[in-house]
Amino acid sequence: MAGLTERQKLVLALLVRDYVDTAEPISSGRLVANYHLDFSSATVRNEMAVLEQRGFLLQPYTSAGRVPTKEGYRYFVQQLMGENELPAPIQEMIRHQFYQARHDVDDWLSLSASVLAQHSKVASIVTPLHTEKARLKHIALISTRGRQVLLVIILNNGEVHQQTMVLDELLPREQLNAIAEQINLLASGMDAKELEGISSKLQDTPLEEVFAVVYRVIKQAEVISSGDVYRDGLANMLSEPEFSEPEKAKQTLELFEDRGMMDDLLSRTVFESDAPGVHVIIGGEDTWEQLGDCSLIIARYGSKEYAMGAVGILGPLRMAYSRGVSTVRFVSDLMSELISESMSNENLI
Amino acid sequence: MAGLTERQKLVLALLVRDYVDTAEPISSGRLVANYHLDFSSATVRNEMAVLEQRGFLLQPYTSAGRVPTKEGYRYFVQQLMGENELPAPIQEMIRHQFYQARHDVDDWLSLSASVLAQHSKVASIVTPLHTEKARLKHIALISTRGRQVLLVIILNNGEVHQQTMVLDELLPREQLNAIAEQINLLASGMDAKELEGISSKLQDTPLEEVFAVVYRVIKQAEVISSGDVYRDGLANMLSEPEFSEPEKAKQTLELFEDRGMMDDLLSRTVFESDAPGVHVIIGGEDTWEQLGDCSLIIARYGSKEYAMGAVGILGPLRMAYSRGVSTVRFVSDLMSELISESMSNENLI
DNA sequence: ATTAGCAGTCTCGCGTTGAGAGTGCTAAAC
DNA sequence: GTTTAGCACTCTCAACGCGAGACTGCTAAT
Repeated sequence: MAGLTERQKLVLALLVRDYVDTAEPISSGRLVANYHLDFSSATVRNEMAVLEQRGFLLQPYTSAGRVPTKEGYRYFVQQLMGENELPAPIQEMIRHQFYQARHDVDDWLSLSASVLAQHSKVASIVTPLHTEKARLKHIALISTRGRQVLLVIILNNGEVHQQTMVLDELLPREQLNAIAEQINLLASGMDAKELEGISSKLQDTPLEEVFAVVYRVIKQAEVISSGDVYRDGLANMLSEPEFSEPEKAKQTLELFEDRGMMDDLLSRTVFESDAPGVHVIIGGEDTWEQLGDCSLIIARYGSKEYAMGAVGILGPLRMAYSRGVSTVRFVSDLMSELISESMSNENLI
Repeated sequence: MAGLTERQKLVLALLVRDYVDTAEPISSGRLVANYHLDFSSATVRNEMAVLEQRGFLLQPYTSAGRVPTKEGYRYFVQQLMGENELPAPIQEMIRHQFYQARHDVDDWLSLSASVLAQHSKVASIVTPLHTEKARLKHIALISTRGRQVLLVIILNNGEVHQQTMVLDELLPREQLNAIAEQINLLASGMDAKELEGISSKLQDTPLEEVFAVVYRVIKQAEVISSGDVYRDGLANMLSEPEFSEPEKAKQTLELFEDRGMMDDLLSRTVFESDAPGVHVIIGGEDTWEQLGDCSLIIARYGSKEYAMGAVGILGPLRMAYSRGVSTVRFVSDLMSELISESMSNENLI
């Protein structure tokens, strides 16, 4: 299990690069011609044979060109792919787009999704901020009309959750304020576990109904709230040739629509890991059988003290990893920057 | 241009029914055998020839079975399709699901989307409530952390808009309250036009920044806010045989993702029309070229006094219209009912 | 007005075939 | 020992042809 020679690495890198572009099996002759290599196609064939035996390449059928395996992609991403930044003009453009949306935090998320989809040419996912240890700071109850009220829940990290709810009975505004005030006094500073502890005391009081919702929201804040996950670029992805068979396309679409699955994936990968960088998951390795023949490039944003979310892109195995990683890294860093700025007390912009 | 005979109607109705099930061109013999008709296949062939000449049917190629045209579907929907209600047990089931979510208005929307997708087997779209004449009732500014504040805008119809915003400079809580109070005094009861009128007076005052956002939100409330449109059942739709060619699938997906298009479609169809019932748009008739080979079944919910939204399903031309219409009607009625209940002052539920 | 019968037409699936692309191997060259 | 030219071999893919099958349209009889 010695490492690969320099020439083998070169062949693998070029092959991956070419295959990502063309989606067709790459032949030895093609590689020599395209990149003006100073050794012959026969030599390339020999190297390919080695790479195939190592499990980095395979032939779709006897005597066809080679295609990278999952292992091949992984080696490429970990060892061969350079870390190049997004070109400066594009960085500027994206920054400008975020500047336009500087007053509206919710827009940051959809903008991120749109930027990722546009620049990576595959599908994107962006989750909202969430905290591991959510503590209640403050709630407000605002009467809107009839029995409908708006419950605003602010967490100690500055995260805001809003929830329209319908009360069982109509209450006057003063009573709403009183309920909010009581809950604030009683429960401020508590996390989900502590809230559960006092919930029994509130049985059959007027607070019960509102409190139940507060508890549920705080509890949900500990996992990614899947309702507000932003997605974009689905159509991008389906135009890739790997999804020409409708079965594949359907499968991938279901993966994309399945909230539980995505939640699990994101939280496990991004939040349980201590590595803060960009994660690249190529196909269903080990635990991620469900990903099938898709790859996910993902990173978290925010900071550990306040709250974190995740941004990522989902595409076929044959995707432009280098570009994808640069894009995800840039967007996640930008989001982190914007958020920490808006949380701070200084007057930047 | 005389009407169709009873027998011609029967043939058309049965053919549409069979074709929706099988997705294959229907032959005269098949129709006679399946439905035990008391006339022969030759007679059916003659009737088919008439229907084809009228533009209701066509043959994919010479000497194949017949397939309904768009006109054929339209005639079927308008003249032949019976109006049957959703089966009572299913109605009960859906009501129960909504009952579970009775405290959370936002859940109604996603639940509607999910119910529609599940029962119609195609893709669904649900827009949030919106008003044509939005008037400001009341705003609240809640500090969350750093320069981030939550701006809550309540319209006179009870509609609530929330917007997280980032202020240019950090303001203490008292000052936020003061700003909110001043805006409430100044602008309460105004619509977008009137707000625009006073915006010049606020230039270079501390109110300017917040006021700009209030104005924008009210203005946006007059069109469907596309950000919060719920969708579901995409994967359903792509498993239909009409989307086996990737081009078609991509086209439809783009239609589905394109917010501007959908907004336009929904608002024009549902809100400009005075007919409150269920609308069926079959393929790109006249103005709706973009729909291509898809059909849309759509209805509004809510009430004209307060606010309205739209629920609908999007599928291939070959869809189960009868079932679709029943489902959309039931869901839209149920939503209207729930909303008017929650807006009223009585204590139902 | 309806229907049986039949010739005509078009699709679809299947097997064949030939061109083309690319490999693996061997033997020669460096 | 490494590299390379040359070549036989393998496999896919598109094109073609062909026959079976499915329906129709028409005509003539009922």
